[in-house]
Amino acid sequence: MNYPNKTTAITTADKVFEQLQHAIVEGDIVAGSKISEPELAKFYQISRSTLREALNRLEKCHLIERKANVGSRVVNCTIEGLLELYVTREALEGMACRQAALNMSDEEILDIQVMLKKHAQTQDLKDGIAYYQEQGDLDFHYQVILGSHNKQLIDLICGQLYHLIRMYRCQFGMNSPRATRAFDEHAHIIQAIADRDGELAEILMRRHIAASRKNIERKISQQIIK
Amino acid sequence: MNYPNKTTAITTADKVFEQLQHAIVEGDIVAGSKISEPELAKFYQISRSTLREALNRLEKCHLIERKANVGSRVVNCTIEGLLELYVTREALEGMACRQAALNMSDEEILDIQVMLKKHAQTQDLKDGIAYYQEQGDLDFHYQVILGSHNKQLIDLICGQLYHLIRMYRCQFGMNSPRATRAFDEHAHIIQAIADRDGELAEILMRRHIAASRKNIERKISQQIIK
DNA sequence: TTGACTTTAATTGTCGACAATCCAAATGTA
DNA sequence: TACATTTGGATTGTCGACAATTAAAGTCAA
Repeated sequence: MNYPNKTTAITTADKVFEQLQHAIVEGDIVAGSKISEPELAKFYQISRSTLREALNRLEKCHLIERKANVGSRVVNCTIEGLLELYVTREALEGMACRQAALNMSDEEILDIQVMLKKHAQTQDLKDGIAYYQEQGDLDFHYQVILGSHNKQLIDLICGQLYHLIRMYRCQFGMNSPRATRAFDEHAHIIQAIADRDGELAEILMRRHIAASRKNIERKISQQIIK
Repeated sequence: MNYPNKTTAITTADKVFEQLQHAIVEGDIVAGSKISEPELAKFYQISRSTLREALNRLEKCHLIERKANVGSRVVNCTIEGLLELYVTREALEGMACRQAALNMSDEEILDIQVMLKKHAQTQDLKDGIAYYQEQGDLDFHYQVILGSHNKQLIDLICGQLYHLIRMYRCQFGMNSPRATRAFDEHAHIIQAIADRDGELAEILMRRHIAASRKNIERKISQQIIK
């Protein structure tokens, strides 16, 4: 799977940014912890200036928060934050899906349909293996968002929110128990897009995401996670 | 009017950021032009490091674009960019309005209603003066977004998109010819919020923004702007 | 004149050091 | 002991200089 908007890291600040991004998302740097600039700079063997450049990009995708003259902290993963994130996703991805129905080329639509078919076979073969489901879910959403052909939406969702989403998935151990149902929902969404029915496509995508959110809320009320 | 999320500039990089933000939005630094770091640093009498810190924040609210080893450019105001921005606004502010209907306190709702009344009187007194209409429109949307009580939405819209919106308004000379109609629409929206009807509130807000977008598209087809 | 290559000037990225600010331990007073 | 003040240590913000990269000017050959 290729992620077209993933710009290859050129400068060293870029590379450190990517490493830090991974470390934060995966939880190697614990959520909520304070970031010591001198310490991290020494660890990566770079100067503080370069590190601060990397920190600026982390702040841009909401993975850290900075206060003037105080310092940076890794964001805290809270239940409220997770729900707020899903509400925002519902709005943005819903609209992206509507735009995708209007703007995607026939080839692009076909590509997604092929991808779904491949995922279906993978799912048959290795049923229950979370990784493929996770990756498959991300891939589908990613392609739909790109299909909107709306730079603003693409940047906001893929460039900023998705790292946070992955972080929550890792930290809360949300290994998609809705896999099979989600798969059917994906199929319905791409059908609406293929029919060029933007209104329906948006509604289905919003329901799809809202279902995930409600699933999380249900779990929370049962104290399953955290 | 107070803008609660406007953090007072502490560091000098903050102050320069605000000045640059103004200069870009107002068009004093022309859209699409290249930014010379040494030149700007000398102009503001700061070092390049602090200037780069300010540039990072400008990039965060999509006012400039950077390329590694090449430099920064002020964003270009294009028709496509404007329409994409409105589509994104429709999604985000629509959802913010829905959340506002769920989460605003009765006092907050009353405050907006009072504000609208005051704007109505101002509009009666100084009918046709664009400034008050512009400001009033911004104030209303701002308060509704804050009313969502959703940090993610608030940051995305107020912290990032709204500067771009103001930039387009300045550069394209969009002095709200829909003033009176927009005013009525605002009244209907706050009514839906007061009724705690989130679904209707979202629909009305989306129509409100979509109407602006279509108004722009109409103007474009008539070659009135640009 | 055109095209490709070389060179040069300017710009960006990175570095280490200093100044300003904040946080906590220590001191003093009631 | 409790509380306010001071002081010390550490961290962040800012600066100027150097290295790496780019873009353009200039040279040469066809």
